[in-house]
Amino acid sequence: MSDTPSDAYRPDQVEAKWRARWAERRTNEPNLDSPKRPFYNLMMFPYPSAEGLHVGNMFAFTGADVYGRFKRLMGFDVFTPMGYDAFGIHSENYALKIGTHPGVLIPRNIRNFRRQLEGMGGMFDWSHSLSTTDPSYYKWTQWLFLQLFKAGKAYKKKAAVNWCPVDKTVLANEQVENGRCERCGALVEQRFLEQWFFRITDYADRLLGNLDRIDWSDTTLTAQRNWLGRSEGAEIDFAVASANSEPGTRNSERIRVFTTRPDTLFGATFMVLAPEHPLVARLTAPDRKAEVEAYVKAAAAQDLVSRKTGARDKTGVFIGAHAINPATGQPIPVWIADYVLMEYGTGAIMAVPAHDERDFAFATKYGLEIVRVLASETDAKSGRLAPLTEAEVETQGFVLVNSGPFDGAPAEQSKRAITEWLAEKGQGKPVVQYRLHDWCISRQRYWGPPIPIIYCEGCGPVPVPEKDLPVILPDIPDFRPDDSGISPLARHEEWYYVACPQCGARARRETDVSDTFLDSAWYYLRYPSTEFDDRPFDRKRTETWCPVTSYIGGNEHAVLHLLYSRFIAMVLHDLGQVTFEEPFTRFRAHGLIVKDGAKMSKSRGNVVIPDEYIAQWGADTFRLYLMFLGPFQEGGDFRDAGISGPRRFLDRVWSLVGEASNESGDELSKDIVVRWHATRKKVAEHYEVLHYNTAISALMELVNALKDTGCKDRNIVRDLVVMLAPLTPHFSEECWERLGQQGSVFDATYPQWDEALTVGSQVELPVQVNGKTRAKVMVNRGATQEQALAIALA
RNA sequence: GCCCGAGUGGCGGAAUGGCAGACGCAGCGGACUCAAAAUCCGCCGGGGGCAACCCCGUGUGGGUUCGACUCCCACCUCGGGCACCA
Repeated sequence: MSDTPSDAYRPDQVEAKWRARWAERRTNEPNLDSPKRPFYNLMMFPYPSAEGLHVGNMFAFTGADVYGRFKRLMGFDVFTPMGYDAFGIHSENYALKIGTHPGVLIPRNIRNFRRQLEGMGGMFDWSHSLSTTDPSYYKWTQWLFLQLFKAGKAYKKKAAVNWCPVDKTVLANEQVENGRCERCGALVEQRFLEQWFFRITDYADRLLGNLDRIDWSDTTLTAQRNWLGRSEGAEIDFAVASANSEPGTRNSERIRVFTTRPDTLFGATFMVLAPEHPLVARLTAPDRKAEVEAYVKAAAAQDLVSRKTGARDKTGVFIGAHAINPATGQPIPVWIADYVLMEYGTGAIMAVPAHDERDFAFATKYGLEIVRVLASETDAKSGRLAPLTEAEVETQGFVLVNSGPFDGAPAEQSKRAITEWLAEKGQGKPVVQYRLHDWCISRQRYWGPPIPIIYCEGCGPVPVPEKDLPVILPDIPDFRPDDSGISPLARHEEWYYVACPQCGARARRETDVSDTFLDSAWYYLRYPSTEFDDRPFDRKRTETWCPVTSYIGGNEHAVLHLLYSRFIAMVLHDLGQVTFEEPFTRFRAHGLIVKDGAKMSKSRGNVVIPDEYIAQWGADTFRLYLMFLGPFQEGGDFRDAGISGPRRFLDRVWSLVGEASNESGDELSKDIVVRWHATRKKVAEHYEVLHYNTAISALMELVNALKDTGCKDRNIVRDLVVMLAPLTPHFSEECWERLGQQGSVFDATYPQWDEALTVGSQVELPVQVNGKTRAKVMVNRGATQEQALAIALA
């Protein structure tokens, strides 16, 4: 109304004032040792880029912060830590590009992030922050590696790896997208290097099974299930016929295949081995040798890239050997082809062209026999089987044909029946396969934690004794990788050569650093224990705060980060280090903020930096605007046109607070009381499921109702301020103080609603005839159908 | 190709079996003002009617139901993930 200018809402003054108070009063630092109701509110820590926090980060962190603040008002001791995921190829590439050492850049970026994070008004406990690049942190990342090494969960092997010729490093399979480097887009090549792996595949069963009992976003659960890729099937042994291809003669070799379709065994008319299969050299007939070797060589040169992404034209070579189909007893030719992958199953398949698309294409191209062994029930009875023009891969309603004793049996049941039949003959067994591969954690780069292993001529690989941790990443000016595949660390001789911890002889350090995902796989364990420098995580603190109560982050980490974190938790659980095996009790994926319909990225030049908006509108208005854009878990398109709406709303609340402080004790109308209690209920319920946009609209409706009726009731206004507080923390603190309340609004309690008061005593009931609303009547709540009908008919 | 998710006014979105379009933005009209901004009041899916009202309307086509944005079937479009995984 007649707000004098001095009385107007001034975000700049309000926000600075309350941030200073929070710091001074340690408002955001819960008692970590003896909380009454601990609530660990975690959000995915950012990579501190040179560009600073962007709107996407701000959106994600605000949404998580709102939830934590709401839980605090609900009476929990909420711990909301924040840190920096600062190691990795991102930082290193940027450092190389601008010619500044990452050890200089990262602290600078972190200072900028800290300024921005404080500016957004998050409830962060800065007394428990961390950066993965800090030796006091990566000391324990190295310790973690040693625990896995000692438990036999880390091993080294020479393996075909994805090599990025631009970044000059090995990439995890997960970091290759369509055969190209996830970061720079270069075509990935195949190289063979000694790599450290973690045995995550040992945990495939548990990683899959536990998904049924954690409260996570469905999309994330689905992504993890797909990534694990469980397949039930059978391993079947095929005897090899003698090299001269004479039917009936056998040698001692066996080709073991994995199949999910043992029901089609009678239709297996040839076999295919991966070109790298160890049996290829032994089974190849002399007269086929030249051609086979040429194919194998070509496949190796072809690398993992075109293997997986190139044209799907099937190519292959007959190796001059035959195997015996254990069902039919017939000899079938053995081929090699690059569509069979060595890293999945046994690296060999039985080919059933009639019922597999790939085998069909291959058989058609090379004129191999196609035998139909499944048909619809009617076709099977009539005995008339039309030739196939494409592979028939369905099983529903299909029965076996051309399958000896199994003719007429339903396809689905025959999977098990045929496997059992083979098992009795000692030629097969049921098997479960996973798509998941072991986790390669080696990186031939500079900006990461050195893997704490020492190589000694006499002793072999020796773990660095825990008392010698951390193995400090040396500060070397020339950290540029070259294409030798040798880490830049090997060029730093005083660091590289070291006495063997066991025999004292001159030995060499491992020069690979570990994958950034290892840093982030355990950071949540460190936050509550940052002040302990003699242990990675304090047992009591961990038991008090972990597993994480609520974790919020982007679904781009649905598989990698979240899967690795779960794996590490399981290992630590099995080693007796932690009491839980699932680190994140509840996980919610937030949506993505896009700009003009496209993902924000530096290359598109559409990255929005929040600083200018915060400077112009204040953090609270900006937070409110971001949360009002749409459902938090769906994200939305960033358009700054709508930001004035939230600001107008705050101005209205501000003036309500000013007016309410001068009067009280209004006679409240029934309608207002219902609105008041209904709002308490609705807002709480919507916060709980992260529907912030509708929580905000409910608060707006309450304000509109107060304005429409001229109600300025103090108690309602006070509630409004509390309910709004998670979204607009500084603003609400100031309003709280202006209402004459003591202390922080975050030490208040979220107002309880009286369920009976959340609904009016009468409801308007639409009267519909043939689905059309014909009239509306007012009836008492709880009226019976007869009563309502009587009123309607009257 | 397979697996998820989504299609509602000019725009962001609400309603998950019961009055479609809450809330907000933009727009239009009015009040205040010398004027503008801000603020306040009103209108705001389409069509018809002087009016009370009536008809149509939630990607498309079918279905279930007294009643469908909501459930079922098929299809189209967009977004995301996986992709020669046997």
